[in-house]
Amino acid sequence: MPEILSPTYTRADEAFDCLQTAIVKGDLAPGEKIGELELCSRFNLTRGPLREALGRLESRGLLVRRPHAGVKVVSVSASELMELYRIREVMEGLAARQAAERMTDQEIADLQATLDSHERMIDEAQGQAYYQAEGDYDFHHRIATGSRNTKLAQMLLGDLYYMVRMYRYRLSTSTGRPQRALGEHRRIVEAIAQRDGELAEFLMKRHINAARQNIEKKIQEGEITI
Amino acid sequence: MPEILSPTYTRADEAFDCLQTAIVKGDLAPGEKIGELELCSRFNLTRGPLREALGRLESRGLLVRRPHAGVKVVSVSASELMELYRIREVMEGLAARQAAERMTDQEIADLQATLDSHERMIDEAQGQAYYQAEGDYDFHHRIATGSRNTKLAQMLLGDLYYMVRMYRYRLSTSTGRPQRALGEHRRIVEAIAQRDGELAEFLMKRHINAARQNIEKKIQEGEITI
DNA sequence: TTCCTTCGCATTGTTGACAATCTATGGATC
DNA sequence: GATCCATAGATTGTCAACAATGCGAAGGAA
Repeated sequence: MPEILSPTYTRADEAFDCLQTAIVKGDLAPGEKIGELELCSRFNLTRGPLREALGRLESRGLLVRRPHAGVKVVSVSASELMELYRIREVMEGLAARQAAERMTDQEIADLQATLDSHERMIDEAQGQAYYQAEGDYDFHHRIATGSRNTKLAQMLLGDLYYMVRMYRYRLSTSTGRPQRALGEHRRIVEAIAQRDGELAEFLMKRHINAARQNIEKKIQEGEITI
Repeated sequence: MPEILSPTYTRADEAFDCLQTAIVKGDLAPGEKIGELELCSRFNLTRGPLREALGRLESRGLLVRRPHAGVKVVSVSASELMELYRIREVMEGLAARQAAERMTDQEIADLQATLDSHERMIDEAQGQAYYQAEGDYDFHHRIATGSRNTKLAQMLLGDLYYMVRMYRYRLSTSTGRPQRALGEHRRIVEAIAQRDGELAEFLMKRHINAARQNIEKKIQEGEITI
C-alpha cells in the first residue's frame, strides 16, 4: 500500500481504507467482533483516527456499533443480499439510462475496449472467478461514473458495491456465468453507444435481475451458504 | 432536545444529530465554511466526538472536507437537486412496490389515516408550506419503512431525504401543489391496499417525477433560486 | 446443580495538550 | 501597480492519559 496517495492523506483516511478493504476481502469476517486496540496494533494506528474511521464505516453500513460494547462487522443475511440486488436493479438501471445520454464517445470506446479485455480474461483464466469479478466490477463502475449523476455514483460505488463485493469475495465466484454475463454487458454497451437510454435501462435491469436469480438459485440448492 | 434519548447515547451521536438538523434546517447554510472550535462552543462539545460526527456527515454527503482546510456544508446545485429526484424516482418506486407486497393491513390503515390528517392540515393551514412538507415527508417515510428493505430504507431515510429536506426548508415550500400531491398519495395507497405492487411503483415514480418537473419549472421561471 | 448477585477487569468514550499543515497578511521585487 | 514570496497566526490532525460503562467470572443461595 502506498505511503502517500494524495498530497494530503490523513491517518483517518488510511484507517478507513484499510478497514474497508479488510472487510471487503473478508480478513474481517462478517459478524466478527473487533476491539479497537486490536485494530490499532494491526494497522499501526492510534485510537483517534481509528474511531473516526469506524464512524464513517458505521454510517456506510459496513459496521454495526453498540455503545460501550464494541463494533461488529455487519453480517448480511441471504434475504438481505437479495434486497441489495433489488436496489442495484433500479439504481443501475437509472445509471445505464443516464450513461447512454451522457457518456462521451471516448468513454464508450474505452468501455468497449474493457469488454474485449474481459473476454480475454475469461478465455485465459477460465474459472478464475476473482478476476472475472474484478472485470464485472470494472464494467459497473464505469457506467455508474458515466451517468454523470454524482450522488448516484456515490451511492453505488460508496455503499452498495462494497457490500456486494464483500460477499463476492467470500463466495469466491462472480455471478458464475461469465460468458453469458459478458454477452449481456455487450448488449448494454451497444444500447449506450446507440444512445438508447430506455433500452440500456431495460437491459441493465434484466442483467442484474438475472444475476440475482442465479445467486438465489444457488443458495436454495445449497451450493453456497451465507 | 432531550438529554437522554437512548439508554446509551454518546456525545458523538449528539453531535451528529445536532449538526444534521442544523444543516437540514439551514442554520448552517450550504457552502458555509465551519470551524471545529466554533461548532464545539455552539453545541457544547469537545473536538473528539465532534470530529467523529463530522466523519459520519461527510460519509453521508452532507459535508465536504478538505484535509487541514476545514469542512464546508455541501452546496447542491439546481441540476444536482434534479438528479436527486431522479434517484428518488427509481428508489421510491421500488419502495412502493415492495411496500405493496409487504406492509401489514394495520400499517396500510395507519397510512390512510395519516393521509386524512394531511388533508385536514392542508384545509386548515392553507399555505403553511412547512407542515405540508412534514406531512409529505411522513408519507414517504412510512412507505420506505414499509418496504421491509432495510438497506433501501436506510439509503432513503439516511441519505437522500436529508439532502432533499435541506432544500425544502430553504425553499420553504413543499412541492407547491398540496392538493394534487395529496390526491397522488391517495392513489398510491389505494394501489398498495390492493396489493398491486406494479401499479404502486408506477404511480410513485410518476408522483416524484411530477414533483421534480414542478420544481424545475419554478427554477426556470426564476421563482426560486438555488 | 442452577440461578442470581456482586465485584473486578477490560474495553469504550472523552478530554485536553501537542504537532503538522494551510491561509492570510505584509513586504519586497519586477 | 501587480505579483511573488515569506512569515505569522489560526486551524486541523494526532496523540496519550483519564473517566465511564458493559461484560464476565466468582461466589452464594435456592
